Parts: sequence; structure tokens; C-alpha cells
Amino acid sequence: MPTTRRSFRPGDRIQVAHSALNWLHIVNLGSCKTATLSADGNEQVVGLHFKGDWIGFDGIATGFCISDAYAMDTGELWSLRYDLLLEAAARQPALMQGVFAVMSHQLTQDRHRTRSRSLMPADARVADFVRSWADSLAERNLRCDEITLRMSRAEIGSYLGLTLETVSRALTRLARCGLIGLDETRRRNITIPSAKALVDFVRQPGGYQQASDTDACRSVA
Amino acid sequence: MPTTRRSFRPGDRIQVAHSALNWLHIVNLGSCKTATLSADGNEQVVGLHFKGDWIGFDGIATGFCISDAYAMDTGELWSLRYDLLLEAAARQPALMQGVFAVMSHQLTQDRHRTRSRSLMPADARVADFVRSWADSLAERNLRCDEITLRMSRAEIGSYLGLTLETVSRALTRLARCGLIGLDETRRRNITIPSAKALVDFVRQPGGYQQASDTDACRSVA
DNA sequence: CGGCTGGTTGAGGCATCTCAAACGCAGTGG
DNA sequence: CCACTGCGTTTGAGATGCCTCAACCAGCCG
Repeated sequence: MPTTRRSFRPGDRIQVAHSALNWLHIVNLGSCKTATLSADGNEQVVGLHFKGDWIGFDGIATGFCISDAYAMDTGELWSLRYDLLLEAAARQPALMQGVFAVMSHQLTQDRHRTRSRSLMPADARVADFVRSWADSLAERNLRCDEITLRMSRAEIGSYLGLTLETVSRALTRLARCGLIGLDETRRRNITIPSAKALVDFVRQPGGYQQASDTDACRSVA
Repeated sequence: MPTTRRSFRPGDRIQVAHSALNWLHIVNLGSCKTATLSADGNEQVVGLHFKGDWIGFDGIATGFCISDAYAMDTGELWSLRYDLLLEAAARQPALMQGVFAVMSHQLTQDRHRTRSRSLMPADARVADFVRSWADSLAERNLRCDEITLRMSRAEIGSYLGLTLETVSRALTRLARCGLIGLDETRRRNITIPSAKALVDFVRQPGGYQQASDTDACRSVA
């Protein structure tokens, strides 16, 4: 498969919404986000993409890209022409199956995220977000006890369906409980003392009933 | 493509979660839901499927079905063996592209639903749900000004990320405004006097700020 | 220095959740 | 025929978690 490789830097636009879908992209290093603009001009983050993730599937149905994609990080991108991918997949069943599998994986991931949103309170959602970010790195054999979120609080909020203030408060609460460490000055740098503790916190007894602001620590102590 | 056709009745289980993915299904008549069981035993509705929709994509990645699928209605199902579909798709590029397109469509649909959830208040979410149900029928050239939801309030709530009480209240409010008609006794039968009015209500100025309980009518009057 | 962006924190309001009660309808068994 | 039960729905009252609005702080850059 002929693929063009290029490196990208934070803020680079990988894909432009409403343009014709000619390319699919695979993140080979770094991280990207996909976002759409709502009617009132606000951007909503709809997906995060790490090494191995594909970008562009959402445009296949209509032939036009649905979302904008931006680099959040320096990294490298592999791009394939969609028409050539179709040809190649027709010749190589294994490739075709692979694409099916990747699309299916995205579908289930999205769905899982949706589900957590409905039934987890804000703190747990944010905790789960941090956990999933770390997991994404761990799956790819990268360091995951010290991560730096490459998104603003507002972007995280948009991704999780929360306001930026709520995200900020949730992070400080988690930090107060020792579930995460927050760098004093570089507030996007997060340390994770115990991944297990985070997981336990996310699926805390009762699902929806959540420890209150002050109680949040008790469940860990 | 060899397909087996069978008819189903309300409550029939089409697909069993955690079983191996051998079949993909296409709804040819009627409607189905897919649902997962959360840790505490509650079921969450993750998808609705009408004529032409596929069921089973979420299991491709792992080889195991993620969700249970149930018939909500009497109808007809076409089922394909996944391995045979792969073979056929390898021979017929058009089929392969078709499957890509359908999966992509599901992905964008799911995403759109997720987005509405984050930024629409409960009433608008329910209104949009009714609208989308009617649209699903209209797209398929079925009667859509009189629909009967084949779900309980609890199921709708689970699908929309709301409690059943909130769904109930939202429906009565919409009915009070004349945006929908609610049958006196068969409470799942809904009439839609004006589809346009519903759409207008859904994307009401301001996005998140929503007319209050009593004001909800004013925006229509 | 002064604006600007991103983050934190506080106070208050409100939409939604929680808990609870009551109703209609359908099915069942006496 | 009539309790009686169970389920789905409606409605109310109260609690609360998140949003809104606003102020303030820390870096960063011209």
C-alpha cells in the first residue's frame, strides 16, 4: 500500500471538515483530536487518536469529512488514499478484514465512552478520562505513570460533556485525594501513583451515587 | 450472498452478548434494540435499529458480540454468516464498499447522538428522540405522523441518558405545548402534528439555556 | 509593564436526580 | 365476578450536582 508519511506539530490541521474524503490517516506517533463546530461556533471534541488509530472513517458514508482533525502533539502521520485503499483491500482480504476490525473497534470504544457519560458523575468521568489516556499509552508500550494531557480544560470538558470549571474542580479533588498528582505550574502534567486506585474509584459502589466533595477522599483512605 | 430470512416477534433475542460473532443481521421490517448489561445488572440501551440497519458490527473487532439485541416489534430479519460475507466482499468490491459505508454511517450516527446528549436539555433530547424515530420511519417510506414507541419510559431514558421520570415529564410537557399528541390510554402512541415545529424546538436559541417548564410553550405560541 | 490566555476558586441558581405515592391496566387465581 | 398482584406511567416534593457568572491568579509574550 502506498502511504505518504509526514510529521506534524501541535495545532497542525490533519483533516478539514466538509472537504471531500480523499485520505485516511493513521497516527504513528503523537496524538490528535477530531472536533466538530456546533451551530453557535463552539468546537466540540469528538475523538482522541493515539498511535495506531485511524482518522477519517466518519467521512466514508457520505464521501465528505465530518470533523476537523488537529495534531495535539508532535508526531508522525501515515496517510493513504481512500480509493487506493479500497483497491488494495479488494485484492488482500486480510487487509479488508483489518479495516473492518479497526472500524468496529472505534465503534465499540465510542459506545463505551457514551455509556460512561450517562452513568458516571463528573469526578469519575474525569478520573476515567485520565485512566483511559494512560491506558492508551500503556497499550502502546509508552510511559504511562507520568502523562501530560495535551488539551486545555475546556477541551477535556467538551470531550466529556462537562464545563471547564467542573473539569478543573474534579482534577483538584482527585489530586487532593492522592489519586493523581498535579504539577504545581505545568497543570497538564499528571502523575498516577496507582492505576488500580484510579480504576477502583471509577467504578465505585453504586454507580451513580458518588462521594460528595469532602467525602471523595474517604473512599480511598 | 446466501442469507437466511426469519421473522421475529417482540422480545425475541436476536443476538446474545459474549457469544461468538458468527452472524450479522439486517433488519428488513420492524425494529430492534441493542443493549448491554452494566455491572449492577441494569440494562442500557445503546442502539436502535430500523429497516435497513445492521446489527453485529460491534463484535467484529473482538470476534465476540458486545451487546444483546432484542426485537421490539414484529418484523423480519436477514442474517448473513460473517465469514461468508468476508469472502463475498473480497470478490465484490462494491459489496465491500457498501459495508464500509454502513459502518461509517453507524459511527457518525452514534457520534451525533452523543453530541446532542452533551448539549441539549432533557426536553429537547426527548423531542429529538421522537423526531429521529419519525425520521427513521419517513426515510423508509413508512407512516410517520403517528408513531408508537416500542419502548418503555425507562428504556428511552437509558437510551438518552435520563431517568424514566424525566422522560415522562418531558413527554407530557411536549404534549402540553402541542408539539406532540399523547394517546390517553396507550401512552406510547404519539402523534406529530408538525415535524417542523419539533425540529425548531430541538435547536432552540442558545443551545443549553432551555425554556423553563412553564415557558416551554411560549416558544411555540 | 500590560495585555492575553489558561487555570483556579467562589457563590448562587436551576435542571435533573432521588425518593415516594398514587393511578390505570392486564393478568391471575379464588 | 372480584380481589389481588405486578408493571408501566404519572406526579409531587425535596436534595444535589453541575452549570453560570464572576473574580482572581500565574505564565507568557510583545
